[in-house]
Amino acid sequence: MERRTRQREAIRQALAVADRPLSPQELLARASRALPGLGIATVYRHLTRLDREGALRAVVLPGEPSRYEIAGKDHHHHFRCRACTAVFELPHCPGDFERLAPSGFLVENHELFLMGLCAGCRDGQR
Amino acid sequence: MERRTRQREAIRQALAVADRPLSPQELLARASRALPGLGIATVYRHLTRLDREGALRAVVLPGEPSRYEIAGKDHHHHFRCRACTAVFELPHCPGDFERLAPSGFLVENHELFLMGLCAGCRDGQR
DNA sequence: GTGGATGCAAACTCTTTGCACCTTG
DNA sequence: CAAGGTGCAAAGAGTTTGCATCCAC
Repeated sequence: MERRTRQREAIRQALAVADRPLSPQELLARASRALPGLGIATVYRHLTRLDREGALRAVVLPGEPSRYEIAGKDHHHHFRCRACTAVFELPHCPGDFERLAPSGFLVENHELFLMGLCAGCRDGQR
Repeated sequence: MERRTRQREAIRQALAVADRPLSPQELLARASRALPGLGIATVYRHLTRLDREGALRAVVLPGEPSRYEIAGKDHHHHFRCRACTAVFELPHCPGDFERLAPSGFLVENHELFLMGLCAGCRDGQR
């Protein structure tokens, strides 16, 4: 049976208030502020569990560690800036991806990532 | 300056004839058939380099090791079946993703994955 | 008090790097 | 023969696991 522990609450809370997907290390840093001494292994254990429970969503980008965000937000996708590596949420989803699959295939889910330069880095590089 | 070596050719060739994206280990296994003794470090070095040259494309799926495929195929995306884990190429791309990004952002690239059940697994589960 | 949860450190896996030797041009 | 390339092994980075201890119930 599942216990309510300070660690679990600190991790859930840090994920809940995050404005963007967090890597395990980022999550550890944030949750540690509320609960010093928290271990990275505990973060991973809860990420695994929350994922199994469907309470969070993994955001996987090429060449980057996985990031996690709380489930239940409006459906959206992500943009990663190749210069600053920050990941931004995108408000819209074009939808209608079912028609891309061969006939007979069942599309249950999809992932879309955009990559490029964010407004800040685009300015800086000019 | 860049040399033409047996290793480089074996790796390029294995990628070129692959029918699906290959992980570094799969690529090593295939290229080793043409050139026994090939080392995994060399595979990684060439993957890095080919990627920099734009000669290949990384295919990253949540929870799976990165795979690589030769560039220059028609632009396409992938479908992964959650039952048999096979990855299929999709012929079309809806395109026009630039409008999804916030203004000021530069979209250079995008990735789209569909997930669900392929025709075979859908039949089998019925 | 009992069994799940935790922190630490070691183990693992995947990828990168240092270095001596080899190969291409 | 010079400079880049290679294989090996060691080093890194990220993640998982074993285990003694802790603590929620």
